[in-house]
Amino acid sequence: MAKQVKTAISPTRSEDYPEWYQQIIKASDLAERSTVRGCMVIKPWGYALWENIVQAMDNLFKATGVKNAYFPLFIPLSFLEKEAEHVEGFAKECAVVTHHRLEKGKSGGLEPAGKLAEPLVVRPTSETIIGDSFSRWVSSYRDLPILINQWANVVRWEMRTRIFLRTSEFLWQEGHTAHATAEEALERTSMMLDVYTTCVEDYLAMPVIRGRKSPAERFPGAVDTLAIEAMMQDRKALQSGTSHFLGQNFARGFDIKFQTAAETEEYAWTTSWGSSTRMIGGIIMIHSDDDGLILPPKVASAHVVLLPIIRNPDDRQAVMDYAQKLARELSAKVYHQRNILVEIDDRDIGGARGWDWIKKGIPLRVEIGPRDIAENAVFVGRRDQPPNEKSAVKRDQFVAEVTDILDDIQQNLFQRALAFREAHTIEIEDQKTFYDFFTPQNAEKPEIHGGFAISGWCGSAECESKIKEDLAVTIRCIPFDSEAGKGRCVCCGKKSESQVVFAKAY
RNA sequence: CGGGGCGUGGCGCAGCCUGGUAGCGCGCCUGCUUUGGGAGCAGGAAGUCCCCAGUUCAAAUCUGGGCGCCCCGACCA
Repeated sequence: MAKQVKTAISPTRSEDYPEWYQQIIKASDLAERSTVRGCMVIKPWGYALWENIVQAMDNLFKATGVKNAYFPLFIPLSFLEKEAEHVEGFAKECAVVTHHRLEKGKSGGLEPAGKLAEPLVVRPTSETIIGDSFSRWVSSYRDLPILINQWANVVRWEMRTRIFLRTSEFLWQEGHTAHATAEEALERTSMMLDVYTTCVEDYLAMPVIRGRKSPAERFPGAVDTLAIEAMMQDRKALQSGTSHFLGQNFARGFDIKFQTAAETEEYAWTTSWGSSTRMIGGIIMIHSDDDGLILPPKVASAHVVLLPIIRNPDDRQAVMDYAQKLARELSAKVYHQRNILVEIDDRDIGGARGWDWIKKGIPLRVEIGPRDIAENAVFVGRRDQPPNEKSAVKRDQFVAEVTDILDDIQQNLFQRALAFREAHTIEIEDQKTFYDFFTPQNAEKPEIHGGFAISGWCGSAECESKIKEDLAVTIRCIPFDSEAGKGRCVCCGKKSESQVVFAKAY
C-alpha cells in the first residue's frame, strides 16, 4: 500500500504559493534553472507551449498588417544615450560587451582581450537599434506607416529572478511602428492592446483588465503606456502585455524624419509593444492547482494522452493497435488551426504514469484497456476536473466530440479565472479599509491576501508612491472604463481624478 | 546594493557542535510478482562532501580566504 498523498504538488498554493509555483514548473517539466545565473532552460514541454503562443500571436499580428524582421542583438552604447528617459530606465540592468577576443592569461585561464572601441549593450529592448534603421527607411510620408515585429531574446540584468516571470534572458516579441500622424500611432497603440487582449483571453484563457499606466509606471521614454493586467491565484497582478505610444521622442533621438504631402519636414510618431515568456508564468499561476499544471487547450503542448492499460502481455498487441488507430483518428482532427496533438504513453510504471500527465497539465487523459476495447469505449479524464472523475465514453462519440470537449475546458478555465478575479476585486473608498485589505494577518509568513482594489486616486505621484512604500501596492492601471472624477483619493482624501486598480504585482 | 540562509550521489536532506575517511528518503538500473486511484520484494550502480590555503598522524567536520546559489527588501516584462 502506497502512502496516501492528497495532492501531487507539495506545498499547496495556500501553504506556500511561491514554492508551489517552483514545484509546478519542476513537476510539469516545463523548464529548469540553468547553471547560468538568472537564466532558464526551457524544456520541450515548455517550449512547445511557447511555440503555440507564438504561432497564435504571430497570426494575429500579421492580420493587422505587421511584418516580421530581425535586428541585431548588440546595440552600440551611444544609441542608448539618445533618449534620456530611456537610458535612465534601462542603464542599471544592461549587460555590456567590452571585448571581442580571449587570450591565455598569466594564471593559465582565458582572459578577455581586444577591447572594443565602443562597448556593445546586449539588447534589453530594441527601440534604439530599430529607430536607427527606421531613420534610413523613412524619407517620405509615402514610406509610412512602417509596421515591424521581431521575435527575439533580450537580456535584463535583474537583481532577483524568478523562472518565467523575471529571468536575466527571456524570449519575447517586440513590435515597432512608425506613423505620419499622432492619431494613427495612437490608434495602432490601442489596436495592439486589443490583439494582446484577444491572445491572452481567447488563447491563454486569462481574463484581463485593460487600461493606461500611471506616469510612474510608464515605459521609459513613452508618452503613454497601455497594459493588460491579470489576477493570479495569490491575488497579485501580472502585467501580460504592454503597448506604448512613444510620441516623437524616439523619432527625435534617432532622426526619423519624413517629408509630408505639404512639403514640410516632420518627425514620425512611433509605437512599441511587447509580450514575453512571462505569459507562461501567468498560465501557470492563473490556472494550475495543487495537482500540477493545467494547460489551456488552445495552446497546450499536447491535447490528449493515451494510456494503454495492459494487464497481461497477451493483450498488449490488441490494446496498442486500438490506441494507435485512435491516435491516428484524433491527430487528423483540427482544433483551432492546429491538428490535435496526441501522445501515447505505454511506460510500465503503474499509476505514476497517469499522475505524470496530470502534473504536466495535458487537457485530456484517455485510458484504454481490454474492457474498453470490448465495449468499444474509452475512459476519459479532464484536467479541469478532479483526477478521480473519469468516465467511460463511446469511442466514436469521443472522436466526434473531442474538439467540443477541449473548447469546454478552455471556456471553463477562463470562467473560473474570471470568477476568481471578481471574487477578489472590491471597491474601496476609505484609507483604513484599503490598508487592512493589503495587510496580511501574519507579517512573518504572509498568507494569500488582498486582491484588486478599485479606488479613487487624486492623480498625484506623492499619493501613488506613499501607497507603494507603505504597502508595496501599485497602480496597475487606470481602466479604460474608469469613472472620471468619482469619489475621493483613497490616500489623501482629495477629489479623485479617476478610479484606478491598485494591487500587489509581479 | 542592504538583511538572512545554504553549498554532501540526479533531487531533497542527515552527519559538522564533540575530527577517525560518508549515510537516509526519493529517483535510476536488473529480476520476479503486480497493474483501471501515485505498486511490493530482492539485488545493484552512482559522491573531487563548492574551491583554495592552513591546523592535524588524520578534515565533510576546526581556522582563514574566495566563489556560487536561494529567500526577504529596493529595481523591473
